[in-house]
Amino acid sequence: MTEDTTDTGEENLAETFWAVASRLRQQTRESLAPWDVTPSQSRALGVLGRHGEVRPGTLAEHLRIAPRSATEVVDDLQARGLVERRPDPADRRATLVALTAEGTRVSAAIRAARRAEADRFFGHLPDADRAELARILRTLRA
Amino acid sequence: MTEDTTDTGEENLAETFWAVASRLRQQTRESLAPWDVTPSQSRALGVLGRHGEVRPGTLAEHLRIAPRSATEVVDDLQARGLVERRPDPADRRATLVALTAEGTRVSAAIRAARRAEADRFFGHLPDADRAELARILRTLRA
DNA sequence: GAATATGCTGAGGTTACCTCAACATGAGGG
DNA sequence: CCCTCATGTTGAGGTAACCTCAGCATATTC
Repeated sequence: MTEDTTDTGEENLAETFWAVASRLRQQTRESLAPWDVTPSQSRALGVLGRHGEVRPGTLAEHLRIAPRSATEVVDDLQARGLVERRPDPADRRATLVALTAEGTRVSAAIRAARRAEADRFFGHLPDADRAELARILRTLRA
Repeated sequence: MTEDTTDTGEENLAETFWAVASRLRQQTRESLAPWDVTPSQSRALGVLGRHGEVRPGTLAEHLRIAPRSATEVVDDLQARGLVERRPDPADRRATLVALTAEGTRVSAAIRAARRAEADRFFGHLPDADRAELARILRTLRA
């Protein structure tokens, strides 16, 4: 009946926010394409790049997913040769997940690509706007 | 190795953005709980509330999903008695999806809840910030 | 050294999407 | 009028990224 463009209330703000989110997600996905890793794998690679070897459970905490789901992500990365599992010397129940040489390269490359992509995305904004956006988003992040 | 809090570059802006997105998604999900509809169902109800009866294909366009996926959402809503299918008098291949009486009520209630939720979420911001945020997001939505 | 807690993973489930192919109907050309 | 081609919907079957629950091995505590 009515148009898609609703009035100027808060609902619209949320809508605009999600429109931006979808554009950003799309762009992230594209920037990941050269390495043929899924978003969730790239997040895991990011954690491993920042933290070095970790147990699956720890990885799960960082990714805010269930431990069982971390096992799955590690399985996939291992199948692609980007990580390896080795026994945790401190606890024989546990496993440590570490980047392989290739995993390290890919992780770094993705980190760089992600940064470039963010530059492209937010870089169109004037500096002042970018600062404003950062400030406002930080108060909403609470 | 290093901390999770990275430097103040654009990457951080993206991270903050996603943190806000996740908080907003969480809150949306909670505000939907009383009606026991999934987010994707609520989006479809929204389209139907705004546009009246539409064909599945049209619904798919509005939701930006494949036609086949719209069929699925309609199936679910129909099973919950919120929409009904009837033949399109203008084209015997086509079907029209329309809200039932209960669907209309639920759609309106969800719309109101969504608005209230957005008020809670963005309402904490000073008016000037809210306007700034809206303006900046609109330029990023392009 | 027995009871309990912890770490990981197999089995199986869910949601929200997807593609591909089948089927019915519509529309245009000869 | 019939034939071809396009369109609208849906069955079948698949995927990614999650989940819970149960089981097993090992650690910790008493």
